[in-house]
Amino acid sequence: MLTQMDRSPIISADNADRIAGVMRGNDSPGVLPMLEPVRQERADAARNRATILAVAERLVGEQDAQAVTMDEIACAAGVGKGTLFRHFGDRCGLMRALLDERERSFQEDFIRGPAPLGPGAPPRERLVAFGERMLEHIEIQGDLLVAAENGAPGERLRHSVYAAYRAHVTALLRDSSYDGDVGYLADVLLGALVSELVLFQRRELAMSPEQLKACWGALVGRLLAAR
Amino acid sequence: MLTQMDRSPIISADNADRIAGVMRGNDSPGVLPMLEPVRQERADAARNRATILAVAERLVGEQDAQAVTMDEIACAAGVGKGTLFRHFGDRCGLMRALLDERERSFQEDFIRGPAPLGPGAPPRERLVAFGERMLEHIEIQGDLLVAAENGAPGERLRHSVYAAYRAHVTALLRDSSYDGDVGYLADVLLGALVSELVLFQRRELAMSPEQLKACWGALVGRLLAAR
DNA sequence: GGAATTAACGGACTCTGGTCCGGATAACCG
DNA sequence: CGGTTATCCGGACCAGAGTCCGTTAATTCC
Repeated sequence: MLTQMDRSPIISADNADRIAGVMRGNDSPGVLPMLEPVRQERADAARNRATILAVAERLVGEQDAQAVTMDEIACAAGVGKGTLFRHFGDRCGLMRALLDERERSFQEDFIRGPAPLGPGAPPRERLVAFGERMLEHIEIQGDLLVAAENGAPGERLRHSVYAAYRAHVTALLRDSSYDGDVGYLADVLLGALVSELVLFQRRELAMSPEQLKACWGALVGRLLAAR
Repeated sequence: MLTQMDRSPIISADNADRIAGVMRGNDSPGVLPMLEPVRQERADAARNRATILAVAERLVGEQDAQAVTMDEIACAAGVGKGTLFRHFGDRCGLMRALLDERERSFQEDFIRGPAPLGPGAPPRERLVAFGERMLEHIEIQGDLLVAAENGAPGERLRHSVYAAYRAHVTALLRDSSYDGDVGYLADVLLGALVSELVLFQRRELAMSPEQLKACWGALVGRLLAAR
């Protein structure tokens, strides 16, 4: 199990969109081009992209992520607003791009990294580690994650990042010989790791990170209990 | 168990806000006034409120709920935009008000109605019925529900309607002598009934309503399995 | 190096949710 | 009734997300 996934490329916020863009642009019927037609970004575009990301990261660090406006970022980066939206699509896209590096390394870790997160450990332990890592991520980047997920209704779920998580959790559940609908259970489990919910539990319900991890572990344990 | 809840008033989108408003306005320390100081709405205000709701309901029925703008509603109702926002706070508030009647009857049913949704049936069955009823509600009012929940981050979770659901599910779990953190599990279970997710499962994953109900039933069954 | 091509730029513009406050009016009182 | 007051009205106004298109400048090709 998991073999197909183990060789698949990492799907992150940024490159998924770029790949989609490339594939959309290419209409040659029949033959899949794949990998060649990724024409290099123009130098000024790359420079601007980097500047925007750097400036945005700084601003988001200084103030509440939710409060930073697109105008503000564009202005501080010394570019026009159009440039922002061309590069990142919308506000959420920019926020996702800020999370991209960490996102890649997370996916790298649970696909190919060391146990218990990566292959090697039994699926139940991998799943526990997956949730714990996610909770840690939310602990650090919570507000940014919320800003990134706070787009049009359902956009979050349709996005490739959710698809990657879902595929991973689904595979783990199947490996652990769970006998129900593994996809459905994946949705439910990922629902427990939605940043909006976790922040609510942390801030409104005053649950501690340890408590949340314990609850997650208990949940997984109960669902995947050896029979 | 559940005795306290069984006597509590129904908390719905609309009256919760009104109560909150009243209680905010009243600063008398010590004595809780409760129930008297709800000064009647001025006649023109009541008339406008009704008109707005009627018009909004019609518009939301005609087109996609997501596409109806506040200006459009105000204009069609022949009132100023300010009037809309004064009555309902924000867009989500208006959407919630549209769902209010059904919401009340739902809460009435699971608090005091006939089994298996209401008291009488064993908690596990009540929980299954709760989810099924919710899924049916989403089937009918999905887009409106999404529009109503699609507010500021975390607003949905902080709202009294979520609190009511959470209290109910928590109580059921406790009654069924679940030995983990009942509040946490309530959040997880309610996460499986979030309208955004359910619509994703219905539309993107092409799951049928029956399939969703079956999955919900299986989930509850597995979590509350007799030991 | 210079012309042609085309990607990228940027800021004016639109659209929509939400706020504000001077004016209108329902409700209450004598 | 006529006056007073608290409530409500409504549309001008604001802010921020996202679009459009005429202009600019990398890149490419001779």
